[in-house]
Amino acid sequence: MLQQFEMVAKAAGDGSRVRILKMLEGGELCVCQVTTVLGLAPATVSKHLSVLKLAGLVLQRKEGRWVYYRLADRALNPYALALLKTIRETLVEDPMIEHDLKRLERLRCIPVDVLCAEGAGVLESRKPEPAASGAEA
Amino acid sequence: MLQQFEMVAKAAGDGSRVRILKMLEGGELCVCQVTTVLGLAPATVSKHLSVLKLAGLVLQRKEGRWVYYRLADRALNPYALALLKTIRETLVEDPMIEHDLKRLERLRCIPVDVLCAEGAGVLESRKPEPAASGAEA
DNA sequence: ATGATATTTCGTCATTGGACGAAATATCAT
DNA sequence: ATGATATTTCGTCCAATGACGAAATATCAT
Repeated sequence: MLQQFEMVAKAAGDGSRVRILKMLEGGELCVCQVTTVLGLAPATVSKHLSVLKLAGLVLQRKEGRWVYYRLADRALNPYALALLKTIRETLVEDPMIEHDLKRLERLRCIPVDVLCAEGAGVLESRKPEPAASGAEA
Repeated sequence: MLQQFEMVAKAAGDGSRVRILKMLEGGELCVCQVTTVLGLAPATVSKHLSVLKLAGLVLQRKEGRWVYYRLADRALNPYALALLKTIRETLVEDPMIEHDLKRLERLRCIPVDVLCAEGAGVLESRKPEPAASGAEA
């Protein structure tokens, strides 16, 4: 019990992981999307997600090559839902979180396969007009 | 903001510190009392308490040689009170916590100066009858 | 002032945690 | 089957953390 609580608190005790949880409040995301927004190495993000999963804070869904994560709804860990509630009700005005969500908003418009193919630059290149350079292939 | 939340979560992400918080739910305690129950070095306990204080989870009161800690009531850290509430509502049946509280119950009957003078052995030596050996002074 | 003692601070050590790149795994397209 | 690629696992590095003893600090009793 104490150990379960500890695991949840530890999982929440990292900025990157809280950012992930806040992102997931808007719905499920695949690893590559999270990776793009956080700007960390895929291996690092994957590790963070596994910590969150082990703590019962998120759930996993595999679809083809992609793995989607979402916030936990059923109570795998008795303390997870309480923490998610606290997080959902707070941190709304944090500049870092706001920035993440803004990036996410644009990211959700791009299909995952396109995102993965073009990398993080997609966000920047699609901000202004459709770009003038000729497309290959 | 995110950093403040992180600090609270990190503070709660340690078993010893959660045990301290649960103990403090029964009212303020001096460092030596906490030290006795946890069975850790005074320096270690002091450090834990300072972490809790920095996170806005506990408050300090100095009385003579002794320093008393209690749960925070006013919101120094916006996330502290929410966490304290969660902790208060849970972990009630954890064996470690129950054991701590049982020890505390007996400890609260002993004046702090006596406790400090005799050390952790007080709890054990006062469990059965008043002991037969003659008292000095 | 001097000594006793509760607490904190400091320095150190072993462990944990977060970051990454490289390799392994799994899945899709061919 | 083969190659491409999304994700995970593994190994490694450095920073942060929890534990302690020793020293510093603060307070009380004398």
